[in-house]
Amino acid sequence: MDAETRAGSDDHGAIRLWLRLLATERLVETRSRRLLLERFGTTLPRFDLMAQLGRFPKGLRMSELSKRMMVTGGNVTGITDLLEREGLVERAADPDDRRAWLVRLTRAGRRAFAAMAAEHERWIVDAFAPLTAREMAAMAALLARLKTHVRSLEGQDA
Amino acid sequence: MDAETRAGSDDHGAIRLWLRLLATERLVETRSRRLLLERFGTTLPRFDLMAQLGRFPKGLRMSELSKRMMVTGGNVTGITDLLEREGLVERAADPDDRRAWLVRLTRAGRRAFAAMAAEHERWIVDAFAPLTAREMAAMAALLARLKTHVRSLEGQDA
DNA sequence: CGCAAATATTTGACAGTTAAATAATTGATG
DNA sequence: CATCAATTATTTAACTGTCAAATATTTGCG
Repeated sequence: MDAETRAGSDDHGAIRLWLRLLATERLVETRSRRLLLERFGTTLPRFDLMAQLGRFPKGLRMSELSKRMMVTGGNVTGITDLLEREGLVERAADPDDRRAWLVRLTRAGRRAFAAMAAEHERWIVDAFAPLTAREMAAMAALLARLKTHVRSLEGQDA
Repeated sequence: MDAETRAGSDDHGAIRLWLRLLATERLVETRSRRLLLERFGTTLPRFDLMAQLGRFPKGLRMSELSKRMMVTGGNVTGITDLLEREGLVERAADPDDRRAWLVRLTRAGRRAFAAMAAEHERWIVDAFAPLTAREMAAMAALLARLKTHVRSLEGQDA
């Protein structure tokens, strides 16, 4: 097989893998979205924000939420507004920087999140059930390399 | 190690893998989005719709687009409206079913898509460059099993 | 100190995105 | 053939998300 043909099939492999990765991710995400709505009347971004706060009882700044959730600051403002309106989250002044807020779960927010997190974990475990621990580890390792590489690409031409 | 501990660490493995899959997918997607905007002044949903049509010169129904793009029908209506306004896509009556439209690329749409597709393929190949062909095949196989399984889960309680 | 640059958040405009409701058409069944 | 459930597309309302501009505060430099 010559170089051109080989390159050609490699390319196809990358595209096909990317489309499959995308489809699988979207399938799991759509399922989570639907279950969150049906079971808890909430949405994935709201759950995601609460999940971040769940790991930081002292609260997180908007900018930290933005980084962790991989979305823009304006988006975090909007989702926080909604959760605050629902009484699940509260903004507190950051004593170290008056520009910033510390967002944290309220008592009701902690209760609601605990229930959701337990079920959500079960959904994910169920979704990944066909893979063995070894296969999961292998896939995680490949994804780690991919992630690092794409991040380095972003550094170059972002 | 007892059953509970083992289950516990398995669960953690599934969650961690899912978060990594999600993060990696989002990284590549965000990069594609940015490049499409910078290089062609377009968006990922528009490109995605055009890519589907690129493979079907005779056109696709809105419902087929919806299924292939894994988004809702309302969404397809909106994106098609925009692309039609931009002259890249056209709606034609489906002779077999008066409820349906056949959406297809215009001449300008085909030209624009060809340019974008070539570059897009290069971005993806670059992103996946650190993986060998064997690793890509292994990952694709695992994803295929995952996809099949999650689809079967959807069948049960959707 | 004083001021320019950097940082944190908010706002507004626009594009996706979904779920649910509506309207038109089709096709199967009695 | 009449009816009626399923299918196809659209619309609407609420939400998610981006970007760019505006505001408030802090930081650091001269």
